[in-house]
Amino acid sequence: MVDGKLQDHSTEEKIMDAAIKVFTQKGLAGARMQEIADEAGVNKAMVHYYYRSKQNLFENIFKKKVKELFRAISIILAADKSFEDKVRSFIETEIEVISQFPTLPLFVLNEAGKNPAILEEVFEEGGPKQMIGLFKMMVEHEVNQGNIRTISFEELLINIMSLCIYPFVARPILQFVLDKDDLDYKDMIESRKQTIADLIINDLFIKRDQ
Amino acid sequence: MVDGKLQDHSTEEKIMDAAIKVFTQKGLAGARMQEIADEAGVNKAMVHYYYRSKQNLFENIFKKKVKELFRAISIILAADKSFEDKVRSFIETEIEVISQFPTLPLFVLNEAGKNPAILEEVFEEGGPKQMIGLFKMMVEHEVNQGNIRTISFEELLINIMSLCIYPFVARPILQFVLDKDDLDYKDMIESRKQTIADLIINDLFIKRDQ
DNA sequence: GTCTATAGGCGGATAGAC
DNA sequence: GTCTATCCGCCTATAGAC
Repeated sequence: MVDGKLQDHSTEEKIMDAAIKVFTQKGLAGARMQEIADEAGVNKAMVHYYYRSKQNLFENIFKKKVKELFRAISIILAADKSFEDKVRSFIETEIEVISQFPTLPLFVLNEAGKNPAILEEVFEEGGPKQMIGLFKMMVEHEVNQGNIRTISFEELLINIMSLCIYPFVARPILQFVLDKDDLDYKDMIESRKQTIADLIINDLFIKRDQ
Repeated sequence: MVDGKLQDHSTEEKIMDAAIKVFTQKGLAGARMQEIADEAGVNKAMVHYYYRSKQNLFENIFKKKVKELFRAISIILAADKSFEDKVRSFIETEIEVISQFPTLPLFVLNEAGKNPAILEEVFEEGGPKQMIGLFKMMVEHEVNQGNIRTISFEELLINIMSLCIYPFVARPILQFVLDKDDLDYKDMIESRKQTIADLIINDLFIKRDQ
């Protein structure tokens, strides 16, 4: 922070990385400042020195991570592609982003569920809400043009999100009941990029309402 | 417990009900024995008197709830119905059961994620694994008969679970970004009984593999 | 069975030397 | 900036009177 020299990881960054790991694994209530310090290889007092309080550090991380989750998606939707390609990219990117950090969705959903008020701060600065608006316009345009069957943007959005995200959220339980090791599970998720997209797309282009 | 007289709620039951409420809202780490006692309207010492320790009370509840979630489904699958009707009943029942206790899925998924070892105890006594086996046989039979397109039972199971459960898990965040009040959200979920079933069924009966 | 009181330890936060 | 030592409140659990 002080000078311009390249440091692999400043203390501040080491603490942030460690805190992300511990908070996403244990949650706000389950995390311990001592564990964050140990994970970062620094003294517990340093954690307070840089981030003041546990609550403050947590909110810091929560906001940062929610924004990351939505950023990639926004870029896809704004791209110059056909509707079908956007939907396929949407799904593929969503799965790829989450694969980088598979514990993130459960972390975010869980903490948002325990303290919904925190969402209001995070969703101020346009990001997610803007993405939703963009998606809504796209879908309604396609429906009005008769390119896809009649469907609300909400239904489509929830279907896509459900199919992409749930396998990460339910991973331990699914892996257990389906007797899959880590590699099998990764392969399964990888293959879903294709199958989810096919499921969604086929549904959209089929005539259902007479 | 002692005599046969009907009591609306014995102390033991009041504590259990209170503990379910607090644990499902706050999680294991976030729950407080004092809060459970207050919620039950009894003294904190009584909670320990009946259930010994926090950990013990928690595991008690966790196991009980996981079994409840799978019981209804097992009954559906064993019923004497066509495959399509079973799938439709499966979806409808799953949504209805969870609607009775909407915070349950996130609770179970979250705690299973934090301590996967707990699953091994719960899934001993046949229930869930048996249900999976039944479902697997059903799907493979339909595929072999050529009644539905080629699909693995795992893919189908995960798709159905995802579409049914995710809206409950992500409720706070979805309700927020979609600007829905509680009633709107309930209506939306209710309508999904039909739309999810249509999506799944249409996919199964379509020829995709040439 | 139900209560009060308290033990005992953990964990967040800070003071203060270096 | 980094460390050690310590404060203090909170929370689980139990002892013991009634």
